[in-house]
Amino acid sequence: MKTENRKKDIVKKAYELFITKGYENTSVDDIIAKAKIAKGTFYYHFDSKEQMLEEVVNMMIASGVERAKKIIKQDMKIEEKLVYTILALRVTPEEQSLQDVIHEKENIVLHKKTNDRIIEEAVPLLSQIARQAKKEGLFTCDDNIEERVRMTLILSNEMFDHNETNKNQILVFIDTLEKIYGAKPGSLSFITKLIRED
Amino acid sequence: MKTENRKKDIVKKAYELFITKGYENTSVDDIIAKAKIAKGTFYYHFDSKEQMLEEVVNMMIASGVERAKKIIKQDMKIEEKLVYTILALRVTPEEQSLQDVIHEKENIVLHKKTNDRIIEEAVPLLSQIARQAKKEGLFTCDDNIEERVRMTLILSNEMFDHNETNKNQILVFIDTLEKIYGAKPGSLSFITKLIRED
Amino acid sequence: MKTENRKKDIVKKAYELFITKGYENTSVDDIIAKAKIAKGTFYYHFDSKEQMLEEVVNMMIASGVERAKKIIKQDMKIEEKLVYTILALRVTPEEQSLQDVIHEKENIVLHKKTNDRIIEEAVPLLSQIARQAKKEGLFTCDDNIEERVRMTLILSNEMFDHNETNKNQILVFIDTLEKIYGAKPGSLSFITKLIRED
Amino acid sequence: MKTENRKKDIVKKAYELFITKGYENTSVDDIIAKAKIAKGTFYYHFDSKEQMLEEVVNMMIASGVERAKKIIKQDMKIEEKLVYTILALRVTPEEQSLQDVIHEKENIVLHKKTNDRIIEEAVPLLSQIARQAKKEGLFTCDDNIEERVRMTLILSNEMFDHNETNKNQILVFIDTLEKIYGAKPGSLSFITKLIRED
DNA sequence: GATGAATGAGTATTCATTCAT
DNA sequence: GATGAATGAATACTCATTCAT
Repeated sequence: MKTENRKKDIVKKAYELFITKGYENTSVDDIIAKAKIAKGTFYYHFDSKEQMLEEVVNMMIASGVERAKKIIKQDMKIEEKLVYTILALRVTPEEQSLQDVIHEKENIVLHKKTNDRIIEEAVPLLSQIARQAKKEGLFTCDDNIEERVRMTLILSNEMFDHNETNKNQILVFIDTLEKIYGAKPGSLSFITKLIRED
Repeated sequence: MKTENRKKDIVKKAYELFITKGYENTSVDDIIAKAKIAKGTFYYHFDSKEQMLEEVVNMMIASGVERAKKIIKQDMKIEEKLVYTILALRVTPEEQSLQDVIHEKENIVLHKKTNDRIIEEAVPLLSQIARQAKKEGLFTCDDNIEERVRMTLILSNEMFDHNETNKNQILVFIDTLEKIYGAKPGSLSFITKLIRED
Repeated sequence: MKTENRKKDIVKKAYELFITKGYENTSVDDIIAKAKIAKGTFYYHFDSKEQMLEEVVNMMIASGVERAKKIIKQDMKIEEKLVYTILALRVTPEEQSLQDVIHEKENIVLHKKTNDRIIEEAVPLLSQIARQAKKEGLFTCDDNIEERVRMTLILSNEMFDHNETNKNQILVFIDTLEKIYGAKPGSLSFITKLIRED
Repeated sequence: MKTENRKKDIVKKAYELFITKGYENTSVDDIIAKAKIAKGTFYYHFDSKEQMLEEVVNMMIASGVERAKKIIKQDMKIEEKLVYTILALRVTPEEQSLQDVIHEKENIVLHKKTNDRIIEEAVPLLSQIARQAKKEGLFTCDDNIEERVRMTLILSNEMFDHNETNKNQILVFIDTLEKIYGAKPGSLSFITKLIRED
């Protein structure tokens, strides 16, 4: 048990370095310096630097899903639930540069693996919510819920990853969202308040 | 003139390597081997490996814009023009992994620079088309044309970069496009034929 | 302890190469070949080639000072003590070309650092001796002992660094020394025996 | 003739770079950039970078000797003539770092060559003056004039190369000079005025 | 006389990984 | 479980020199 914690500590330190400096630019030496362990200790716990990346990715996904599940349990309007869940699943601002790292690895196998896993975890959660919204008559789109959810995720990721969102962009984004789900005009405009405009 | 061609040849070879192996995994040695030049020749023409990346990016953007401009001049239905232009500006399938490279560089400055330049070049071209479509009554959306175009680009990039598009996704994509621009339902469904389903 | 010796061994090898071929002309490859270690081992122990130069310089200064201190403890005529100490502090004939290396580095910071350190260490030691000689009435110069010692060091360094000393030069040198310190004519002529004429 | 001037121009540019950045740190590219000539032009006029160094050294020595000869012709007190000549032969403050360059080259052949040539040129000129001073009864030293002159040169070089001369050092220096030549105490104290104290 | 494109041997440094203790 | 000394392949970049035009 204690050993397990030791390992998690090291992963946390690696995580911090990865999001700060990027994966490629973080050396094993950096990690052991920050974790205050010896080189051998690193390789006792982890097979390679690459495996460490996987552990870090796992950690991130797990925390996102955890945040999302908490929200789903909460008592709030269904549209809000959907939006908050999307936001919960997004990589947090600090985690963002790690996103780049994941894209980066020409090792596309890993890249797809992590990316797919996020979608894999997120789409079902969100679809469940969207379906209920349909049942309640809030959403009037056809049945391709999963695809619509997927597109929603793509859009929200791309739009807010790169921090250059202005007011009109947000308006168009909301308009698009409402249309994707067939929601009543204005029913999602509360999103405006959630996003800082630059 | 001849020298200029020589240089372009080297850029082309580098380009081929970058999209095959990725930027980080292509060494200068790889490039000079493929271009059959000496180390010094590389550094005579290019200041650094990073500068070579910029040259490659320029080459890509230039060719995309060129393709797009040709299409705009052509005589075709306005909706088709819009869609074909978007497709022309997309990085071609082979260029795709280079996309990763651009994301990758923790050197976000460069990343943004190239990304912005694509948007910079594409948004005006497309907006021009979209506005005409509005004038002709084909599009009925409000006036945030640039933002709508921008969102369109994001969506199309993300959806078709990662080659996992199925039929339903395409249907939803088309549906979304039509709604973003306020086009008549079905008016963009010709897109289906343009995209290979996997 | 053992590791410390290993490191010292490498420094010694580097030292031998530096004085043989000069600093600039000794590559890290040369050093690791001579020390029979791997490239990584070099950089495990030393941050850079430049840092290695500092280690070598330290080694030289330390050994000179050590030689000097031994002499001071010995029981001999005071004039002899002064002269022997000066000779002990000089870089040894083999160390001579390293002197050039130190001069060379346009990195004047380092140059001054090492040079100052030699003076810093040597002047006090020698002044102490010279003062005692004054007290005993052997030297009759005024009180600018430190400056006189400093000048003595400069002269001896320059004269015997470049190996082109003939008999008359030595005679003049001795004459000058005696006059600098106000010593009795002939009292330092024993120096003649210490220096090989070319 | 014109070509000869062209060549001299390039040498002058090289000279400026050598004293600014040092010989090793000046690349042929630097020189041709500053001289605004092509690579081929450099190698048309000079066999190698090393040969260029020789040309630069020649230039320096020539200008020093020229300065010295002018002074000798002038009408002034004999002691002054000696001192001014020494100062004229010293590398000028800006030329100083080139001095380091000359020392540097492990290519000791060249090093000695240039150094010897300075002495070679300077010692006769100065000895001539010193002999006359003896004849006039101003100097009372024995006959090793050349050696005394040589020592004088060494001392003045070393003392004023490194710019850390204080008042006492100058006093001791003058005292030593007077004693080396057997000049009357105080007869050389005018030197004080010539040297800026730091 | 002058050009500048091409050369390739040489250099310092990085870093993931291994393994004896 | 943990250590840290040792490894060596890989990498980007420099620069004096050559030579066809």
